[in-house]
Amino acid sequence: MPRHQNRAAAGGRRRASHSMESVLTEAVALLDEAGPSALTFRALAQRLGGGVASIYWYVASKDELLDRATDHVIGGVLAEIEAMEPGDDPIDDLRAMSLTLFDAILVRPWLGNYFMRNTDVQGNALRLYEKLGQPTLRLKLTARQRFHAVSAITTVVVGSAVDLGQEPPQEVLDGALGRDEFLGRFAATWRELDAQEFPFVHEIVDEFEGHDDIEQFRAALDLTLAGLSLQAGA
Amino acid sequence: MPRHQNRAAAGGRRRASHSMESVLTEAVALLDEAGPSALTFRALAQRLGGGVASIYWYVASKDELLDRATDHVIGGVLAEIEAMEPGDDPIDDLRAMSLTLFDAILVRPWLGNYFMRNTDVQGNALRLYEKLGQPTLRLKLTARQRFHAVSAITTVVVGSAVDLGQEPPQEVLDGALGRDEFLGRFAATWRELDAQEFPFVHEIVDEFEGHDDIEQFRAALDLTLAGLSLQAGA
DNA sequence: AGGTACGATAGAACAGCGTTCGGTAGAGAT
DNA sequence: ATCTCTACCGAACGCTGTTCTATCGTACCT
Repeated sequence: MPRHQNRAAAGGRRRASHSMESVLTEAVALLDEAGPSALTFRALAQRLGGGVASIYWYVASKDELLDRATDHVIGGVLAEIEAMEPGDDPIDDLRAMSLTLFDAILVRPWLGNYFMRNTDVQGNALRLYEKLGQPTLRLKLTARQRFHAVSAITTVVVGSAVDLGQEPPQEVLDGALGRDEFLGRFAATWRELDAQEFPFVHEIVDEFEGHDDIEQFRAALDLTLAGLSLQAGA
Repeated sequence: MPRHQNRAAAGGRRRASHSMESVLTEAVALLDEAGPSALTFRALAQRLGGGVASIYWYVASKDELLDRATDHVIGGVLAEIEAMEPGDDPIDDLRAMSLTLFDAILVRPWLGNYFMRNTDVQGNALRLYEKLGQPTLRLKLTARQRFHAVSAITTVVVGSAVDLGQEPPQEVLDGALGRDEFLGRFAATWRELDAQEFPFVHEIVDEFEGHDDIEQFRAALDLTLAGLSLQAGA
């Protein structure tokens, strides 16, 4: 009977069998090296030095593989976040945690598309959700406001991650076209638009051309946190 | 020579050939009826009463089909938004536009995953971006702040949309399992968690169980807008 | 030691996918 | 009548996730 059919009985969350570890590790390696399209059962099997069907002993489907691989690396992020000492200001704690999470996604853009898809399988994601929620318990908010606050924050993280996650059009992945030139080409197109009809695009095209992903995320996060801080009556 | 090879020469943005329209309309219909996995070239060809390869006359790849289909419906949203009269408060205008956009995504959850992926093909998305940006021109902000503000808003929209977009696990799509029961099963799992270790999850599990997607989005949006309002010195 | 149950593995095949190739029907111009 | 170009399509290719079936090796029981 395959491993994935007694999920409930498995219970304890750190009973990882040796090979389950290696399956997830190699899956993550493939994702890191060449993006989601590179993670196929055949490629993974070859890397593991085994047959394709063997993977189905550990995992019921590709979706579950993705979920488990995602949760595997989220485990690392969780460890980082659990190691943080709570500070005076809960808002600052929220910011620090969010930035840690975002940093991890920046290195692994594929994470964004699978993160928090299924907390049933993604146990670490659930723990991370809990950790993100704890600082809100120190804020003067209703339960509903707390729920909405953490939802808002994960929304900002996921939304930013998705922006990042779109696989660039091959030319930039090959290194033939630099990221700056890629952005520059878009900016050039935008600059040619009619100035009367597109006043805003013209206003921000310079900012867009030289924009930094972290800064952009930080700005979005800070707006949300400022709103939250206001709501908590600080 | 296929249509999609003289994109630059095409120029004028409303020269839609009759059949291009029907291709996009039927593609959208398939997406609406059974989600992204139902949109295959074979299914689409059958619906159009033609052959599979014919679709490639209008579209170079599935990615482009998705982009054009997305932009097709965004065109409708854009029309709605362009019909709105600007009010006194730019922030209120931003909120109204964002909610209109989100309403459209609520009806078509697949939209979120393809929205704003490639403004080169998605001309209406670019116009929508412009429209979203215009209210910020009336706020006391730097160009960079304006850029970040609109990015933050689209991030919230996209992030919420992605949450929505994950195809439910078939049982609820069949109607065999109601949405409430689906949420309830998750809630039940969460309630069984250790109360010491998961204080936040316990605090908000009731809110989660009965939560409304629009309300959740509105709360996230309002936090961002409150932060923006603060930044503009209102 | 022999038998047996079971954890773990894998090759081969299947159905479906996006995409490409080569060719064709028909209208309009020469 | 021939040529050209638009619009179209059947058949095949290579790839994917998934399933079927068979087979090792080891631990355990008698």
